Amino acid sequence: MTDERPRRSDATRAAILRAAKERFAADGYERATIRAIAADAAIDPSMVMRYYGSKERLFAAAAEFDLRLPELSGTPAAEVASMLLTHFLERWEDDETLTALLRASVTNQAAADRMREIFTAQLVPVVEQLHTDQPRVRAGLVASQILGLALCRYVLALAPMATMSRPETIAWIAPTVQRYLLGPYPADVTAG
Amino acid sequence: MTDERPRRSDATRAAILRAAKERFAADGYERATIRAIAADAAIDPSMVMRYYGSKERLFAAAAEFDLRLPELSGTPAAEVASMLLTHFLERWEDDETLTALLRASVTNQAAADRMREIFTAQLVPVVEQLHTDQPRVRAGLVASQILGLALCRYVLALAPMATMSRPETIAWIAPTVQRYLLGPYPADVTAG
DNA sequence: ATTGTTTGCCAACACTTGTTGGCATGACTG
DNA sequence: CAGTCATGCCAACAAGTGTTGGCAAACAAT
Repeated sequence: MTDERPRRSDATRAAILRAAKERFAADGYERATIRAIAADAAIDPSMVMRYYGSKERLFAAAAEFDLRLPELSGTPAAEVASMLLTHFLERWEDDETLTALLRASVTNQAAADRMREIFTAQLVPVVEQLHTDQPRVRAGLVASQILGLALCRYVLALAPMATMSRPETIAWIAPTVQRYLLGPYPADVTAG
Repeated sequence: MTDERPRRSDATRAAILRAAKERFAADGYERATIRAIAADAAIDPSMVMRYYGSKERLFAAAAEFDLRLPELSGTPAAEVASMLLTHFLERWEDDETLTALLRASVTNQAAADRMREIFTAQLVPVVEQLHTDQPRVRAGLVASQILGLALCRYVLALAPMATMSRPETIAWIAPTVQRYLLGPYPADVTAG
């Protein structure tokens, strides 16, 4: 059923998708126009509609993303956070889809849904492997720090965070992630 | 020079500004239309133009914001982070300007500039009062965690972070902010 | 060679956007 | 009271948006 032979237009489809990811990453959902995407792909705007149906569905296709998180069960407990953080930074820098998703998710409902889905469907299971209490809360905390870092570093270009070297960034932030993942529940909370 | 008598249109001006903050906070810069803002303020769209000149300048006026950060010199060192964090959460929830700024800063250049300016001009000085090394780096780290928290909690509505009680949120995140503010430089960095 | 299908472009649509000029009504000033 | 200015609305513009239908050329199949 799904094994369709390669079409002659596959290259065009791919060019559109690549241009879409770039534009969505650079401009966000509303400012990235179909005309601009089509121009980048050196194609007519109507082609985008024919192959992807609508701007909404084009974005859905462009925002498909796999974090490719590593198995953490094999790594020593003390290195879990820095490994995870390193992976995130790499993933963020070599695939603009995440930036596109972040930029769009702030104004676009579907993008926000996708962002939530990625973190709950991909990050939560990894945290669950660590066999801690409240894995979903811990995953949420990790998400808050990582998304905040990405926001400052890649989107806002906030001075010190955007220019900080990767080792220094990891040295500063890994302890935070480590505590969110494996640290004890704060006393105030378990008490109340 | 600047002491102009109150005009009869001051109420309208205020209504426009209030509606603008709401719309920019809810929809971001591009999706918040002048027509919608005018409708909320129950006046004609052309009034918005007359009183604020352009959409860009309307946003500039709506994004004026004072964090009203407290003096930290008087508070005990151990409570500096939770005090700062509490203040941020309160400020974020009782004034939608910050959400407007966050939503807009992801796609709008001027908004991003304003966001950077707020953090460098208002947060950095407070951190400097603590007399630590590298106050700007520390302020950037604090910003990354606080903006990430706000993003997950108020904009994306990421499940655990959006529903977590304020005390629990503070209990989890204050230690992070505390370390960013007053913790020692990570060994890996001072070594390298 | 003659179909039929795919790939692509052009032109246009319906709509929304920010923005502008003119015209009325009301409120103050002399 | 006459005149000036502020306040507000209406209508319209020019530009840009997503989206659609039709038509020409290139390809595939018979």
